[in-house]
Amino acid sequence: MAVTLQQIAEAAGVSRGTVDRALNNRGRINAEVADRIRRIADEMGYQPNRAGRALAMAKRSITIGVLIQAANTPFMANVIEGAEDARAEVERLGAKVIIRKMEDFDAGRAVEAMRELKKAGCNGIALVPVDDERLKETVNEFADENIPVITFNSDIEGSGRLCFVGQDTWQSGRVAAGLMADILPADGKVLVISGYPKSYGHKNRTNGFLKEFADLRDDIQVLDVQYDFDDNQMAEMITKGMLREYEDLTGIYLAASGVEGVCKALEEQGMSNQVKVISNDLTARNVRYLEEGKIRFLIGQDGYRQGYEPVMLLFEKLFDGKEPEKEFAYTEIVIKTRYNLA
Amino acid sequence: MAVTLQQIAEAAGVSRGTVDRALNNRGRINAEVADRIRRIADEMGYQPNRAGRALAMAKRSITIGVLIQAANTPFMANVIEGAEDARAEVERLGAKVIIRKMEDFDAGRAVEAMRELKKAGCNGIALVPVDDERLKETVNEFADENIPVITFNSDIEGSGRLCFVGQDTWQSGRVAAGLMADILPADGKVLVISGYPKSYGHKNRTNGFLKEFADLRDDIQVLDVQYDFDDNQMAEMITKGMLREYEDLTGIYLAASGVEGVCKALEEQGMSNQVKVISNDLTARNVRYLEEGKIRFLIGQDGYRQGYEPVMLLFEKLFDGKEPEKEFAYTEIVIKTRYNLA
DNA sequence: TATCATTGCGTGCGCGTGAACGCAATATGT
DNA sequence: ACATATTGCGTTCACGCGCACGCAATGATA
Repeated sequence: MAVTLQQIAEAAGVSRGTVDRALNNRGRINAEVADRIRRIADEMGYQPNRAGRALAMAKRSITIGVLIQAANTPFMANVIEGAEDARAEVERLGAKVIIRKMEDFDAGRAVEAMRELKKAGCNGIALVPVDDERLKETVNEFADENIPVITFNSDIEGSGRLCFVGQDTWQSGRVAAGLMADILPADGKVLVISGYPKSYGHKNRTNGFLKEFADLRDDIQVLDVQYDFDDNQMAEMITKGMLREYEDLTGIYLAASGVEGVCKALEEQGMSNQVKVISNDLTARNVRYLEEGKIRFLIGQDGYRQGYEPVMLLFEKLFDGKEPEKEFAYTEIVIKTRYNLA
Repeated sequence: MAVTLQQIAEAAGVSRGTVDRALNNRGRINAEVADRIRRIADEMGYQPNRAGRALAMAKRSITIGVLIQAANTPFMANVIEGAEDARAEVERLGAKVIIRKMEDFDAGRAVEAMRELKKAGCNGIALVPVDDERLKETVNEFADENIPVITFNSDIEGSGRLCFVGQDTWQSGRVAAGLMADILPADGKVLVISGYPKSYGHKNRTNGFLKEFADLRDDIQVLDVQYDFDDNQMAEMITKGMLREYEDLTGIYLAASGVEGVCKALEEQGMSNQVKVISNDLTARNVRYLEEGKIRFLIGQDGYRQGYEPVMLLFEKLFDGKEPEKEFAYTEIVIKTRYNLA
């Protein structure tokens, strides 16, 4: 059976309240007595009981705010699912979670939403941020007021956020390069399509891919990086253009979105077999291209955990006072083929 | 704020004890009153508070037994880690977990260990079983006595176990086949090395692989399945023999253990580049072959979750009375390359 | 010396739930 | 008719913890 405060109190010959003050450094206690109690507690292997603590804290309950921008994409649906599961879990321990979904990326409205969450009594906030100076300042402001902020999916570099939960995008580009190098026959050419030139994640993936692929296959030329601005029509146009120009194109790496456009172009030109596609956009919508064999690999972010973890980390910080172990909590880089989808 | 029994009691005009009896079907209550209370609780969205419940149940505490056979393998180390994490989590809610590790597979001693766990007061048991009639009978006996049993990693078919947590071995063979078909050049031959002919999992993987690979690549001949009985020396001998016989061997699928033996043989014959190896034995020990490029893919079981989930499922059943959602809780089929190891 | 602040510790309440107990009102058996 | 179950419900305690409060002893100040 687990050790309780009462048992420690008896062992130390003091009252439970004294043990409480000793272990939680509440002051108003003789230093020697406190030391002795801490030693005894340590020897007995004391671990505070969550149930007792949760009940005692029930009055001034913990509230966690979750702010998700661009919540209407298939990927974010996974994220939201994870966040809702985490909510169910911590609410059963008496905490409260407010999930606010925004349709698009808008720094101004994100700042506004953060302030609203604070007014609603949030003790901690998790958000998917955009790269914006005002948002960064707001995050710092919250951190100063002792309201921890966790970024997920995307990060705000150099801000006072507690930690970041998401993918190691550079490494995810390297995974794609390794796979591409494995499946391409000798010679031929590879096209890289990214999303936005200034998106930090897209840039990282692209560079990770380029660097690693060059190391692995010097027989294959990598064509210039093109940008589709996460748009399928754009991706389709780019693909068609390159197919016209390079008839020995054998691989396409898609660092962001645009799977449908690329596949449509390949299909129309009858090049689906010759050109092998690897994409980073693992969504329920794109999975069917895997099933049909039009994409070889999808490299995924574990969206579910990206929603789940930030809430749990905030809860543990606010409830147990436990800091996250790492500043960067990278989620698994998942490789999906048509066979391991479920 | 969450709804409490007291609030429901006030809304229904009865006492808290009556609400308790109504919601938990304890009898000794007027059926009409019980119905009304249940309706009100439903409307108010009542969810029992875990903290309160855990505290109240602290006296006759839940004890979960975990029995792991062949605990000294690297894979099982992951499993044990998952089980220990789950233990830490449920112990903070007042439950108790006893983890018993056995060095080898031995049905007789497993039966014995189960009885000991029962005597130690376990209300539920998770175990890695071997396929044995006596063990199966013991599992059924426990189930009859209302002590739920969950199998993990390996299953006992047709027994009264509550559910099975582990890999879909057939599908994992298909994943290997898909990858192999992707990376092998035209023509050539493939060798399949399995572990034990009568192991259910090994058989499943092998057959899944054979069936799918035949569908995908009719230009490549698959040689007979050989068995290494999970032994590296045996695997090495088999590989050397086949290399002598078939100089156009280009792929080896290793459905069970033996990675070191196979790699050693290939190295000595200077065939590491020509012959591409895919294995199902994802362990920390084998990861270095991935890093060195001697294995292309490792297809993994998520050992951590195989240890974590059974404990949590038993806890939820014993604590909340919640049955597992599915009889087969398949863990993710993980594809590892040298780039997504962390 | 009288008054008040500070230090060191014990006590008690409340959180939500399960379960034992208790007490009427009614039902059953003799 | 009376003793004894059974039913239907309220009451109370225990669980482990945080925290407010209270009391005594000591120290500081007037």
